Amino acid sequence: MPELPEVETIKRDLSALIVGKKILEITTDSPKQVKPSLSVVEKSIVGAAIIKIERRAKLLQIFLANGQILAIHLKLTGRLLVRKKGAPRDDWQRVVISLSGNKELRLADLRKFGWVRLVKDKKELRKLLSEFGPEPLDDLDLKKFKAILASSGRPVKIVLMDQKKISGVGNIYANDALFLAKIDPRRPANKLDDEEVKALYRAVQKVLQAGIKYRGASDQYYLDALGRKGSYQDHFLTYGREGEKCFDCGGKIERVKIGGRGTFYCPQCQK
DNA sequence: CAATCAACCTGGGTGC
DNA sequence: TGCACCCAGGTTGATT
Repeated sequence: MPELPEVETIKRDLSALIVGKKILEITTDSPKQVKPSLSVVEKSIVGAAIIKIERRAKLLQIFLANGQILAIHLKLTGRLLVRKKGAPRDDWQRVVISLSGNKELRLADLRKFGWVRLVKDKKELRKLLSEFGPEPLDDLDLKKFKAILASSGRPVKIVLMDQKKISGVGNIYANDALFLAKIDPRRPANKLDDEEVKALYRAVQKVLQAGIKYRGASDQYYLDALGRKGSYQDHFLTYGREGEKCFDCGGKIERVKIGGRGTFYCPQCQK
């Protein structure tokens, strides 16, 4: 599922592949995924050139020369693919944006949770982005991180994944970061001591940087903009490893539910 | 206000 | 083999 490293990888791919192209057409057979509506989006973007791509949290932004922005969220199973015009239809292809240079930008999305949204100007974009907490690899320092954890008695894993508090961390990287920091994911966030907070801070950065280095985790659905898999799944520490051996102590990785989500951890190592 | 939980969807897996 | 059922999880929005 696309989290910070996956979306960052796509952002970098798109920056190389489609900046400078002009939008020629947008079509969809899943109109609910285009907001506010296909016709409004069509009127606003056709004819406009793409000038840059940005990422904030798990949200991609395609900036257009006319001052408008296309914001794209991939949610659980979204893929953003750059294909040659006329290339075979992709699995679960939902939205196609035709570009100059005989290219197409396609949103493919099994579960149809992802969306493409027209943002009218920078002001509206600022409002949209203001909901997100700091970026863990950018403007989240240890002091801020400490304050965020201290502000909630909820399980630390839930706080890590709360986009209003911290941007970009989803289920995969939250599990692995907590393993590296040797912290039980159910611990109340405000009950960690200073040393644990520091270890978790470093662990979050470490797993996200590893995720980017390996171009994301292709556990089930994730592919980069050219349809290639990432390889972070070959380096999972806990995620999806229920019943397998802990890399540290050799004990069994267990699975529990926290906040309704699958959570993997080593009961021996994580206290 | 914070916490909880269903809803949004589809397809893969499971158990009978 | 067929079929009902459950489950996956990012985010929103309703409810407690």
